[in-house]
Amino acid sequence: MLTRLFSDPSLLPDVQKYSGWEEDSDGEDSKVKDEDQDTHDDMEGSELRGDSRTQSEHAGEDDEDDGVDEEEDEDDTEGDRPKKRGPKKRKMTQARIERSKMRRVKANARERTRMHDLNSALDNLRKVVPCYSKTQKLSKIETLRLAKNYIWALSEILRSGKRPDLVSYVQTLCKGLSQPTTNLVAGCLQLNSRNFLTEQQCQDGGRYGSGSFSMHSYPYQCARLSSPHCQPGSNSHALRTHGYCSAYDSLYGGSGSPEYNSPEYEGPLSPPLCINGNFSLKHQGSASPENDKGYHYSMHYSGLPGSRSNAAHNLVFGSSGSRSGIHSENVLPYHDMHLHHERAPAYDELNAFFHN
DNA sequence: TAGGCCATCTGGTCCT
DNA sequence: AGGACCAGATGGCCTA
Repeated sequence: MLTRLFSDPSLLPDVQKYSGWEEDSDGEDSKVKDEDQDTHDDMEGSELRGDSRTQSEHAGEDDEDDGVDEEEDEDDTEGDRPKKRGPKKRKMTQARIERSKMRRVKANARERTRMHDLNSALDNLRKVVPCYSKTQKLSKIETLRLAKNYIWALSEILRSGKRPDLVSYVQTLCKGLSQPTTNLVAGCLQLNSRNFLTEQQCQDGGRYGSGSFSMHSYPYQCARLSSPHCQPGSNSHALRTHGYCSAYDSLYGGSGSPEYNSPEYEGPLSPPLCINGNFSLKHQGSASPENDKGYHYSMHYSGLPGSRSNAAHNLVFGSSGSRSGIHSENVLPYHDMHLHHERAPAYDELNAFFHN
């Protein structure tokens, strides 16, 4: 691997950074590269180099702040290469190496925790976007894309107060998604793939372009629906196989609703949306703190259809939200909508709007 | 087997 | 100094 990278000059600086060679003094890098025959990974390699160096240092000194060191000599023998400016690197004594190792270990642990938290949040996000499945998770990037599209679609529904047609709804959800994910989403929404494909290809040269709400701000290339999942009737297969739920069905009472109770599905469903624009959640009533912890935000925007007290709140974009005000890349702060218990003052107005 | 996805390690940067 | 965040690198796993 390193050999391959070394042969690519464009990659070399990063490789040097990654390998920690900047820890070595001038001119040492190439020596290490050439002479280091062991097959340890980068961290171990650098540590080994540091250890061997400090062993020689320990012979005559015990203070890590001592002045002249061997590195100066090596600089002198280097010849044509200019001396390094700036503060000299402090020598790596055994104590400093140990401290550095400990810092690195702690930093790694923190980074792991951070990434686990991030993944946990992503899992929570997967549960509230359409097509949630425990058995076949959406990838991270697809989850984010779908969530963005979902927010956009919901905001458009709220803005217009009208029920979008199925094709437009799916088009919105699938914008920018990979073809497999598009297929899955479309399958979840029980869309006839041939109709979808035909309509898409007729629209704006294959790009998303029309519908009951505008897609003009989305220049994404449309994804084709050609997999078996998307063949007519394949949605049922998808539901049976993967336990997907259909957000559109729950939204608008499609025929696939009975399959909501797929045995493979155990978690809360993606939040369906009532026709009046409010969320309604088919929450599975778990009272366990674990579930509450994981899904509590889902309940915040959930509610029984028609229940004013449980409908969506903190909808900052409201009825005044215009197309120009809601951009695909900077929609409302999602966590605000989920995590805040306070009900936004705009809620009553919104609800009244949709009940008019 | 190639490519996608993911977890992890790592060093750099910014902030407190 | 230390923590948070980020991006690059790497290797493992899985699937078409």
